[in-house]
Amino acid sequence: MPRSGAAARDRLERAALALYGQRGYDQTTAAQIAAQAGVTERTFFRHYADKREVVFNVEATQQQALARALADVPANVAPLAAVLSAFRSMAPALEDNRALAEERHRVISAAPALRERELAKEAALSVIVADALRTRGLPDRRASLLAQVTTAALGHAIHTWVEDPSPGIDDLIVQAFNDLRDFSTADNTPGPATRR
Amino acid sequence: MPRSGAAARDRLERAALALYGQRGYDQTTAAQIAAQAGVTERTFFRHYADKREVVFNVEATQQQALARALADVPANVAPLAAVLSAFRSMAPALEDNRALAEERHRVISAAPALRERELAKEAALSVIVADALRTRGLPDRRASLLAQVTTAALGHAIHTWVEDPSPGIDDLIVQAFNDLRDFSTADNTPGPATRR
DNA sequence: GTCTATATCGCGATAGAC
DNA sequence: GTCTATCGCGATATAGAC
Repeated sequence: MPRSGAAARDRLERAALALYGQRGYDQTTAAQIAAQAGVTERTFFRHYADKREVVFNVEATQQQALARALADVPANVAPLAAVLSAFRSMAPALEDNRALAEERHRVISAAPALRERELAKEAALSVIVADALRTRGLPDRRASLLAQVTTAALGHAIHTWVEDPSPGIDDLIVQAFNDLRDFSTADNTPGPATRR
Repeated sequence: MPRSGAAARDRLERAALALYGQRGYDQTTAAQIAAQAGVTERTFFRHYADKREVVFNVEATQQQALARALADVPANVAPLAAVLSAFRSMAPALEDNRALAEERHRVISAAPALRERELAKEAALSVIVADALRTRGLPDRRASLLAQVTTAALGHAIHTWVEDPSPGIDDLIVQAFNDLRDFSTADNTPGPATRR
């Protein structure tokens, strides 16, 4: 039995996705996942803080890649364009793992507990983006806001992508950012200033 | 001892906030909260699906109010302005409960499990907004995107508000929406079109 | 309300990998 | 021979079933 932790993790993550997909998240016990991966339940919890994390370890890699991409965008590029550029650089990697992404999406959507964790991961990504924007000289408040908004747009694009294969993820990201601009320019009339 | 469910819920929610604040979320058991509120552990779980919900019941009320406010905005008001208007209508209620909001923020920020649930609630709010926008005739995709983005902006404003008392929440909401527009208009140059 | 499954984690011992 | 991954056992508390 390979004593390599990486191999065990790999087996655990595959087993978890398969079982969550078949019987559902709630009906799957950590012991079952561990058994299918050839380890004990205790080992499962040494690798993952909880039953949810086993589905999200892949994202850690992508988030690191994104942080690097963001740092690599030339400093003279405007903030929003920089974020867009970095996001688009993830497109090929996403496109390559389409099948897996779809399956993960199915599984996650079906389990509220997993959906919550996904939102937490998106929030973590937002923090990464905010840090990068601050490094680029954007003041704190605006960095954080822009990060949250663009991250939401990215999340929206990915969501749309896994549900409808036709448009490429790259196009969807660009489209989301364009929509963002259209909303503001065409539409941001002061509105009925109800009070102060 | 009042057998009214409402009174019990009230005591449970106060006790939970107090205990989570003192010993921390992880170190507080449902039994302790129940004891402090004068009910049994079983009763706790009859009122709340899990240990987290006890902190978030207040939000349900606010979300319903927001849904109503959104429906009440005249149909001729543009989408973004409509959302802004509805968000601003919540300002007085928020301002009235400032102390409680601050305490909740402290407690939630300190516990990852609670932070996750908070994000889920924000996502639920986003769905409410998206529905309202669809009702106003906005196509599906754009409704969902606009809802996510504005909800993120609102979340950002509230976050800023509970951390720094000086500006009123109404001003912060307006400022967030203004920043949103500034980002797009001043900054959305096509960028380095890496591909396609 | 009572009973129970099981998620989660601490501890000490064991066993491959380098 | 150290590391580090695992294992086996046990304890607590959440959450669902009866």
